[in-house]
Amino acid sequence: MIDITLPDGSIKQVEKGTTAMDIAMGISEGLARNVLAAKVNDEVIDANRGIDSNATLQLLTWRDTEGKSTMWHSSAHLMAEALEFYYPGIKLAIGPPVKNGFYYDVDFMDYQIHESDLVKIEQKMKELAKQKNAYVRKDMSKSDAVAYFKNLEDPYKLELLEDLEDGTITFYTQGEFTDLCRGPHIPHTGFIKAIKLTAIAGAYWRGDEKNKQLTRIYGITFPKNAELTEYLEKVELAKARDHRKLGKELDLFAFSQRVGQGLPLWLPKGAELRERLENFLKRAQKIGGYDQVITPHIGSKELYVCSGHYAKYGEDSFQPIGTPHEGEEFLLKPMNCPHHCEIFKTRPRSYKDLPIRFAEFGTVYRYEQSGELHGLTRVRGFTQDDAHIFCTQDQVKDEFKKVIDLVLYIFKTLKFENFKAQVSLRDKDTPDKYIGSDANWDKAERAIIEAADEKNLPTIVETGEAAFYGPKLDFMVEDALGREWQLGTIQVDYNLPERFELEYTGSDNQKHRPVMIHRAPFGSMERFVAVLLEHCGGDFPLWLTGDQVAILPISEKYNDYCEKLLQLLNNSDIRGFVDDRNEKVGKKIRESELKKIPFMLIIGEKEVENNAISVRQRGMDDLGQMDVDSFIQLLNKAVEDELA
RNA sequence: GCCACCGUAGCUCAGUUGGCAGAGCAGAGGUUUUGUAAACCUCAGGUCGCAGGUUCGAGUCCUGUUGGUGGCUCCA
Repeated sequence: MIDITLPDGSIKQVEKGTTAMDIAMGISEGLARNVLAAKVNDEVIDANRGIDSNATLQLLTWRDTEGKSTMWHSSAHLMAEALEFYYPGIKLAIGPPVKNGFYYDVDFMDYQIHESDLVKIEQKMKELAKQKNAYVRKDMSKSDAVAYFKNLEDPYKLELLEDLEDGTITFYTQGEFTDLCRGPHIPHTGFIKAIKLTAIAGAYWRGDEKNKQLTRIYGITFPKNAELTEYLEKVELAKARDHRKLGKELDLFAFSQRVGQGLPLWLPKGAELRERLENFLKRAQKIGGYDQVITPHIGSKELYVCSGHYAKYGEDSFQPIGTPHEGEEFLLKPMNCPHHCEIFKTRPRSYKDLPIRFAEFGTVYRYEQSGELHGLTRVRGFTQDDAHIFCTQDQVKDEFKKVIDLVLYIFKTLKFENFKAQVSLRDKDTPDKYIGSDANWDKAERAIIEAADEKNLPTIVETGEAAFYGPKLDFMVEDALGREWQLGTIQVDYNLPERFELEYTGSDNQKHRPVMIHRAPFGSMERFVAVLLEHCGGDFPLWLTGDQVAILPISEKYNDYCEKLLQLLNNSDIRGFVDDRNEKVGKKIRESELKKIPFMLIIGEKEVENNAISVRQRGMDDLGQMDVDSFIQLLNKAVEDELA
């Protein structure tokens, strides 16, 4: 007999070899019907695998993340079975679960597959699911496994097998389909009730563009049809928050084929919004001891040869701009740091001057591959809320911590609560991807990790994600469709000061090299506005939004009164307008709501008589009458609270 | 850059097997003077992304190209 400890702490004594499914049955049949997999001593295994020794056991259902992954992994196998039915001879690569569903990468050989084919594949999957075929696990020796896939002429599985040790290789079979797979899987296909194949895309084998491009089919499955419907509705709702849609609806920005792809045009309302964001940050930076600087949009090619950027990105960038007679070469500025280094060098610096913090809303241009461009989140011309801090080695950690505080203040003010802080370190196995000495990298990496620790900032560490010149701390936020974007970034750099031979005179009267910190709390204005827009669904905070108040006269008889009201509001720094169109008030309200204006003042005879206003708040009903002064106070207080 | 899909009026979209290019909103003119999410009438608005081709005839079929979308790769 062995002891099985359940999550509630209770212990069940069962015979050796008892399965999680047996134990679930023992608890209740209803539970057993929902068990997708089991977590035994922190390892997820098939619910029908025997347990051989004392263990903790958690039964995984659809409610558990691992339960979902297991089902989606099994769904990928189910899809593969359907694909083999319609396209015999295709070569299968990998088919893992992902955050929302699963995919399978397939080499379709000579078959042509189209999006319209997905429906019939879904149908086949449903048919196969109904057969409640069990997922059967089988150990196989490496030589048998190799023989099996040699027979199938599947180069991808053979390549995968190369990395596997003999004795650890398992296969799973359900129905007519067998696949090399570590597992675990759900007990049988019958758990898969609702199926939707969502997309078809190209994907390079092993994620390397030098390799063959395979066809990836994405899908998602659910144990109930209702959940699929709910999911699809959620996706539709998310699309309504898409910044590209909202940006158009709210007249914030546009693109023009004639101007060029990836080159955003900020419309008046968008430009004003951006200006308010910039002023908000400028104010915070002024308090933080930053000095604003301004540098040109181009710089001599030599500047970037010196910085090392030309060697790294020169070939894959916008190409140099030549002058007609002298043959000089300039680059469209891809970043601001070299310019700021030159500002540092305009005069001798003393340790007493440090830290020096140069800030600039610097517009930069980068050649991004056309397929990568995406709304305002990935563009070819954008403005960084950039700054470079030049400090002594001793000041690095403190300065870094101050920047973390600044980023967190911004995120808090704009209510970004679900962000990820990622420490990006170098991959020591690919040293040629980086420049600078190991000693400096070590120092920089340590500084970042310690600063984050001391700020109690929960971080995830990603190796190999560092910039080529230094490690960084990135703040990532998801967009409406769950895609992750890097916003704020802080980077320690020992490299540029060396390349530009930056120096300051220390208290010892000797020359020393400063350390640089690159930082951009928003990241870029474009991407930040995009993510902010999706985050708040267009309902910007009061302090940031364009028109805070729409004054809606019920008939033109009250226009004069409304104009006077607007004057009063403007005098108190409240932004608004009078909608004096010849339209019914219902329509004016509707349009104000659609334009996401926070407050509407409805003005008719009653208000004029009482020298009052009727207030309606966005997304809410009539708040009733009040006098103008109270309303002004209310708004000013609300703005003050938002920025506190 | 690669794979797949899409492009019809300012916007959102309809347009059968190839047979006279449509609607709603927005815009203009008029009527109406309006009470908490769309008043009414009239008008105007298009080289169907662009360029070729097939055809008696192309928004529709084919080729190329450009832009967008979803992924992959990349991201200073």
